[in-house]
Amino acid sequence: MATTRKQGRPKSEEKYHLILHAASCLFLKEGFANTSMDTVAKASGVSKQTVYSHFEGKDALFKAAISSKCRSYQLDTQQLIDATSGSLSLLECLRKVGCQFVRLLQDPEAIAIFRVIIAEAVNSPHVATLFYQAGPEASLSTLSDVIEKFGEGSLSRDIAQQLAVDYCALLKGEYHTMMLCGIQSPLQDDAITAHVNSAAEKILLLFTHYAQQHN
Amino acid sequence: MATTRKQGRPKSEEKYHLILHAASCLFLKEGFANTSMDTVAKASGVSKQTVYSHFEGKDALFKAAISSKCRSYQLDTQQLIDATSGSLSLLECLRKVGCQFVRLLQDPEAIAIFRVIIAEAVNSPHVATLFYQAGPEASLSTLSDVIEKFGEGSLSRDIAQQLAVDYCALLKGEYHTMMLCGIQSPLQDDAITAHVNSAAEKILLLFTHYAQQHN
DNA sequence: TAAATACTAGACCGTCCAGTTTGATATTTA
DNA sequence: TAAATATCAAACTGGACGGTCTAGTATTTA
Repeated sequence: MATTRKQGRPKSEEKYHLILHAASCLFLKEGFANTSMDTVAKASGVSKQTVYSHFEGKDALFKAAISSKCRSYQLDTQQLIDATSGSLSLLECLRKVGCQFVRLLQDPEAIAIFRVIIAEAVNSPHVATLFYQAGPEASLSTLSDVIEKFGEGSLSRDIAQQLAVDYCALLKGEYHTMMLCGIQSPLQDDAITAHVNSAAEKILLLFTHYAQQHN
Repeated sequence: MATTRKQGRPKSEEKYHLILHAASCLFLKEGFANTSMDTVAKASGVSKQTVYSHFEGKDALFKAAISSKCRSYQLDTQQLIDATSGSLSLLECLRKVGCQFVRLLQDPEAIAIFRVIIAEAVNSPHVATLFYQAGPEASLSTLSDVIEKFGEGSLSRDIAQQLAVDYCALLKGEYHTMMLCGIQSPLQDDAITAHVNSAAEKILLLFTHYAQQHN
């Protein structure tokens, strides 16, 4: 019963991924409503029927496409942890992790995902939570861990978490909203480091304040 | 040439506003794509042809509807200033203005506008900038004025502006993103004041830090 | 080989919808 | 009153699109 091969020609895994990839790109570029199943089929070099053989319908395809994107973002998020290896000061560490975070926020594809998620949040709440957990929530928890580690007991878990949220908020600043509205284009590298340095300083200030208060 | 009345029956101003109002509600509730001109006509108790006699087409109607909402938000934003009247301390003032700001952010209609703006930012960049200027930018400038006023010269305009952005960011925290994603429902009153107090304290800390540095 | 399933290409169906047209009625000015 | 415009109700056009169906070909297992 272990290896019960199904009879007949098996579904091509390659085509499955072709469809998923094309759908992701189209949904992100054009949004849900402006992406037609015919276009997806054409873009993946596959017949329309094949699309429907791999996915129940447009909704299911959307869900699968965004989910796959979320998985890739979870990988990106994991990389934030790398910054904490080695013996860095808290400020240095905040800077490093902050830079990566800002880069993640500014990524045009991340913005595109945000857009489509927010637009469809009402119709696809499940996808929205999925995205939130894989993206913002995961990043936040990473940040939180980093900060708590440096607290070395002088910071309650609560405060550490709050500082993580604050750092995150400062890093977003107005840029994130502006980018979602299509008003701001991504920052240059030097602008990013300046912005991150400023935010990290402020968090450090708050950090020492709360650490002293605790003693 | 001053009072050149046009011949024939004049367009009903009332119907114009009925259409605009119905369209605003529908666009905010259902989004652009899911709102049909027939529905707008039905909802405003007017024939479809009348809709087209008052507005060029769906795009124009959308633009007009969102613009009118933006105007009403500019009024709301003005109210933020009221908080600064009287002889309050900076902290008290930050608290008061912060509460109003958070209430504005949490307003379900404001969230709905944000959603539809972000969703259509690519197709209607003009409407997006319009919204941003009437909403976030105006609020920010008000906040900035308040903070600068309390600086009494010990704070550069730049720093005041930066603190305003920071305060704004801290107030948003994660809640705003979560609400846009449909994950978080509006906060209770006591939760709002707690959140605002915490953010105001932090800004005050930064404020005194920068004010001292300046001396 | 035979049964079963995947895949293709394209036609096809039903629905929705933006925008137009028509023809009648109402309102306003000259 | 006559000309001009608004409004209504409803039919209509043209196109897009989600989804199904068909008929033939390809691939895989029994």
